[in-house]
Amino acid sequence: TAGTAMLKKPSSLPCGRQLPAEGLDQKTDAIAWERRLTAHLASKGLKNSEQRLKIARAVLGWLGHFRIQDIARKVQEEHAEIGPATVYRAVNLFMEAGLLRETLVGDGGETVFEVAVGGHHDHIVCLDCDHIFEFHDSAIEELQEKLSARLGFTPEKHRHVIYARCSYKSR
Amino acid sequence: TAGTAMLKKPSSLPCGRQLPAEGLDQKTDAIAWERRLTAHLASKGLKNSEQRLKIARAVLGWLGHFRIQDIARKVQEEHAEIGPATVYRAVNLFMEAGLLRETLVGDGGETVFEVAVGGHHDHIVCLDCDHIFEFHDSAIEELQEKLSARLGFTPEKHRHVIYARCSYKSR
DNA sequence: ATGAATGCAAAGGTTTTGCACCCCC
DNA sequence: GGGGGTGCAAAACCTTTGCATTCAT
Repeated sequence: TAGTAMLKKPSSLPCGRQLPAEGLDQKTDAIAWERRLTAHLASKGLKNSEQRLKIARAVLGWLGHFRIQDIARKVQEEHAEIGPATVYRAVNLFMEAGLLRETLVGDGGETVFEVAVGGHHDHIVCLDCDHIFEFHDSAIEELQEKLSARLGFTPEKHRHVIYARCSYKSR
Repeated sequence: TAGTAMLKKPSSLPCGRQLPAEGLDQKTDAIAWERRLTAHLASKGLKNSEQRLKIARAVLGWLGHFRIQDIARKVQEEHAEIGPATVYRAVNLFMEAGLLRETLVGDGGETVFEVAVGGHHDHIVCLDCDHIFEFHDSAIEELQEKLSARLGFTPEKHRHVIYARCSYKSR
């Protein structure tokens, strides 16, 4: 297979804040992600087309979270011959394969996606610098479990988004 | 002003579970809600039209959470002369007035609305009976505050949805 | 070869907008 | 009377679907 895509993420934010060092090697992630895709296709008797690869690269190359239409537009720009229908079909495939994660962000609450790499996490959306941070707080997770049980539910998954302001911008 | 709308909510769920008694008088809520609407319109120099009132009643009469299109359809059925455009304009107005709350629910993650009555709460979406329950857990809220502070953010609001199954359906 | 995938265009659905007419204040 | 509101229809978008063609295996 051709070259290798990168998971590009900014190392510092608009607000000047430095991102904590990520424990994951992004290039390695991208390679692993493509391998997972290949494996999924093989296991389902699906095909590894040129277009799907290009769309996969567009997804992996996207910085941060995206909506399908963002990818559709980007692919359209980079590869005029690939139509929106193909992008939608591919992204939906990636989703079903568990290679993308649906996430609840955006002040308006639109659903956006992120490349599924690493474990579960929730999000802090910064209302000042518009960046999306990830967090995982096991104490909160635990309270959710207890709460659900107390109310008679078996929790399956959750979405938790905190909208906040980074102190940097305001001075 | 004419008759009084009611905030109708089911008192028992499809799964047979009883809803906890609500502390709020629903009729009182509806009256207060309409009053808030009137006040908002007056303060902004906007007008109190027949259509807006009908749409407001449709919203207040809706059981639980809804999407704009649900209201658009309902209004269309009850008042054929009111077109979708008017409904969209009205509901968006209600939102800007803070009379509706955007909520993040639906397994697919669609954004739905609820009548803004009572204080802040989060949601448990039941994957078995499809009902949306409300919860408020101050311990979780507190942890969110601490987490945000620790990361250097000032939290402003949040959305927290737990997707779970009620034990009732599964036997 | 053979089933899957693509491209194109058309259809479907939701939401917005433009504009003439109407009505609340 | 005047500025907001409404209705209608058209437009904008996003997303899905049908079908003939092309491609991967």
